[in-house]
Amino acid sequence: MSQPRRRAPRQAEAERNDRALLRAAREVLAADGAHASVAAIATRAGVGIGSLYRRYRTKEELFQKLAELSLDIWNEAAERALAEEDPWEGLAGFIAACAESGHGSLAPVAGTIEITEEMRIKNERSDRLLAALVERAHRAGVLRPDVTPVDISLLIEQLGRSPVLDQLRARGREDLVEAATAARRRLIAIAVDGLRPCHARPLPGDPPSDRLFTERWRRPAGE
Amino acid sequence: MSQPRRRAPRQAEAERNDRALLRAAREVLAADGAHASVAAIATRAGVGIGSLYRRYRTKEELFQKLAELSLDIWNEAAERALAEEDPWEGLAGFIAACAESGHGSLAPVAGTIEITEEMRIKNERSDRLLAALVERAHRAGVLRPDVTPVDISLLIEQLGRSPVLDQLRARGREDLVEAATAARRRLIAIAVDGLRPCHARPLPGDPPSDRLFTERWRRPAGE
DNA sequence: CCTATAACGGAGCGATTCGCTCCGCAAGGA
DNA sequence: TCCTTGCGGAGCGAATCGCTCCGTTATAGG
Repeated sequence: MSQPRRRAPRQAEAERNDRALLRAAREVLAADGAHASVAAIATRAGVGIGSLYRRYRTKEELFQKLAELSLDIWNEAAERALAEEDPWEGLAGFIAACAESGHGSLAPVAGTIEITEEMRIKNERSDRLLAALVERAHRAGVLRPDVTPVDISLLIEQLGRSPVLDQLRARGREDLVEAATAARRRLIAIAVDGLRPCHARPLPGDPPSDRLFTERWRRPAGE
Repeated sequence: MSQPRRRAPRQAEAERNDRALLRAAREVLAADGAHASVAAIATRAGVGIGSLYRRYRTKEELFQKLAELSLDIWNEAAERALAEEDPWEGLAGFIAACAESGHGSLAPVAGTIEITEEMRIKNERSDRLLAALVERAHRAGVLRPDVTPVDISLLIEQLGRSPVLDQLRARGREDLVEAATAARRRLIAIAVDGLRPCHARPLPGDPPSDRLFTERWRRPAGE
């Protein structure tokens, strides 16, 4: 133990596998929802089940890591958006980036995994960044005035999951994945254009409460 | 056999149960996706498994019935939309009605059930009606010109599934279902406004191919 | 009232799938 | 060469699947 240890012989392969696992987990989660199985994830990554469990002690731990990575990606996108000079281009680009990132597929695990301290912190930061983006756009008058940050969050989640794309991938039709991605990009463009302040009628109903998010991620009673 | 038979003793209860089953099947399908189980459907309907299997010989038969009902609902909505005088109000109302109907949850069963003759016929009619709606709106100049009927179909499917709503229902938080429905209604309004012809940039990429639908509903090789 | 019967609920079948453990083997640095 | 590290996947008990089967219950007709 106190001796100078040897170097790891297959470290490069391990790192490659880790990346493949995280990517596969995201895809399988998108395709199979909450019922995604570890076997399916390992197979999709081209990796043995043993390798998965050497890195993540449980399925839950893998999903927690995945959630933290998603929050990182969203936060980086939000900061890039704030660095953009044009308030509208920043916000629109942020929405499109988040929706297309494929990291929106985490929704089905909401409430099934424990929220780690890291997730909590990154999520708070995410809330602050989005609020800043929306407020800046409002102040510049480039966003319809009755849209709230919660509306934007819900819109990103709604656009982030693509039933078509998920199912084509689940059935192995990789030949159509590109067409489906391009098609969704058009839908995102349509929805984002609907956020501009040039529309006759105000949005229906009251602004949505953020309890729609917080309550979903709470673990159910018992454990 | 040739005698005048007795009347059915519990026929009223049977009809109530049938409606409850179809409604429950839709909800469970929305919440659990392709892995929805017959036991979950029966439980949600407040009905025994035996009663389900008396009416539908297999799980597939239940889903086929559900698909036919959805197509009926969509077609009726499309005809009401064509009867509307204002081409824009007609199309916008049609999209909102389809998206909110809750019958969009059938996507996950695409490709897992045999397409009945009735489904095929009703689907053809559905295609014709939508094409007419879109063309009328285009001719009136109230719809952005680069939007195709396939775009509209994909948009309806995208808006029809609500990750938030599905999951809240799956976790039994009926108290938040109404808030989630109202929130989605705002998103639908946003997306529909994005279809108006007042936007600077054209939609990205080529118009989507309808193979994105047809290929998904084809059974995989074998069986 | 009673009787006949259609419709009921759900225990339980075999088959499948789940998350996860464990171990024999391969790869590469010293 | 040997030793360390990571590898793949067979297989465990438990859970869940679609579906069958049967004893029970509620109601129309006499």
